[in-house]
Amino acid sequence: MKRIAESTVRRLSLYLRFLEEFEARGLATISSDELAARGGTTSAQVRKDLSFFGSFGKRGLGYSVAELASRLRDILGLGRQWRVVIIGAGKIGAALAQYHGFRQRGFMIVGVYDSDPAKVGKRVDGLTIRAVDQLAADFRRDAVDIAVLAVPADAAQPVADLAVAAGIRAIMNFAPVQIHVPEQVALKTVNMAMELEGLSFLLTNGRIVDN
Amino acid sequence: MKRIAESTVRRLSLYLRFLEEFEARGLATISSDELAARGGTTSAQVRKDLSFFGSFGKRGLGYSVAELASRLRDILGLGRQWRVVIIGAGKIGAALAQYHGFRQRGFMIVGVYDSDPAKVGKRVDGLTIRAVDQLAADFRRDAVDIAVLAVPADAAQPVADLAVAAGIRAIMNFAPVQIHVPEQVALKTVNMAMELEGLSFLLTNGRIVDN
DNA sequence: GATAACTTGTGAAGAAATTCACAATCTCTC
DNA sequence: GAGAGATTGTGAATTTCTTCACAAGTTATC
Repeated sequence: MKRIAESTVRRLSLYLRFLEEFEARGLATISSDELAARGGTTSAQVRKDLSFFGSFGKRGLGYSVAELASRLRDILGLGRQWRVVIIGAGKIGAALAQYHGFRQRGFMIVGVYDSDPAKVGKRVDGLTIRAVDQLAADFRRDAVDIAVLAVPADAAQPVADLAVAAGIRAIMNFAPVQIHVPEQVALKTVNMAMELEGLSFLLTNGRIVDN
Repeated sequence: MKRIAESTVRRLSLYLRFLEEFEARGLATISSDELAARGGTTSAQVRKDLSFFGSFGKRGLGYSVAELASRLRDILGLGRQWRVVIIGAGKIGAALAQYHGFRQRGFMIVGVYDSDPAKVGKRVDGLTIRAVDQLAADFRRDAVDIAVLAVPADAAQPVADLAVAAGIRAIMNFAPVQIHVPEQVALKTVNMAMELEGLSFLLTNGRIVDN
């Protein structure tokens, strides 16, 4: 299989969201053009993105909304439940734990951890906060797939190492630092400071014009 | 001026973070090679990124840590304070309002808004929550630069429209939907569901190998 | 002040992503 | 069942991004 660009995966995710909208509105079929318009891209881009995975449309007609949505769910691996733990029960961690959009999309939060003994034992959204030390012991038992890191900057790497040692396969990092993991571990970082700096750059340099 | 790629801006932001680390460790100069190693990129990439903005190094020697950091701050527009409002005082909004990393980097939170009358008047991190209706009236007075959207999916577009009408120039969107703004308004979206789906894709399709 | 050891800045080459453009195919209508 | 109209799937062209590779400049050493 050919290497798939990250940008392609992001767009697939978007397309799926739009398809669900269209499905809710009762539409049965949709063209690459309509999908592109909704997502701010081009019809050629939509068709190329899909072409990496097969051919799902009918010439002259477009795509069946329900079928394409289902195919995209398969491609994105959303046909199953993913078991997620949140490490760090501070403001961000707690907010994430209580965000029900995750469960809705098949990401089930099965544990919340913190290193602060004062927090251990308290409950967040129906889950009891456990000590980080227990991580390794719990991981296999709970069949954890994904660890969400919501810890302070200086704790991020050590905690990531712990999770990797416990056998985690994917990490989503909200700590404002770059962390390093073995390459067989999937990693995504969301760094809000960096995003804000991106806005700052745009504001400072104006809309950048070619030439 | 040539168009600068978003990926370049993200890397500049990273370089700055590393430079601050190096500065704290008392290093005076650094080579593109060392900077690249820290950031998981190549020295050629570092030099190319910087070359869009000028030439800041000394051949044979490298870069002055302090000077390059200062230049990057200028390029990224971090030499000034940016005035930020957070719209939506739910879990995410409140967590963001209390995150002091922003202030530290020059992003000053000057207002928190919510549409829920029950929340209006309460305080978050020293700021009184105001009604969304007041947005337009407050914007100019408070010289707001950036609006952070932390509202539910269905409120995102209407609230963004409100902010745009009030004259906002940049929006950072945490709502799990795509929003549309006029092209002179800078927009960044952080969609956690989408990031998780990216991980799901990687887990499902394995590390993707070329060919 | 000549030589060796480094390291930048940048055109040119290469790779990757996007867009173009059109043959192939499907539906609908008469 | 033939013709008109629509839309896909995909090689080829184009554009964008990354890497290569090397001349030019700097410092240190003897």
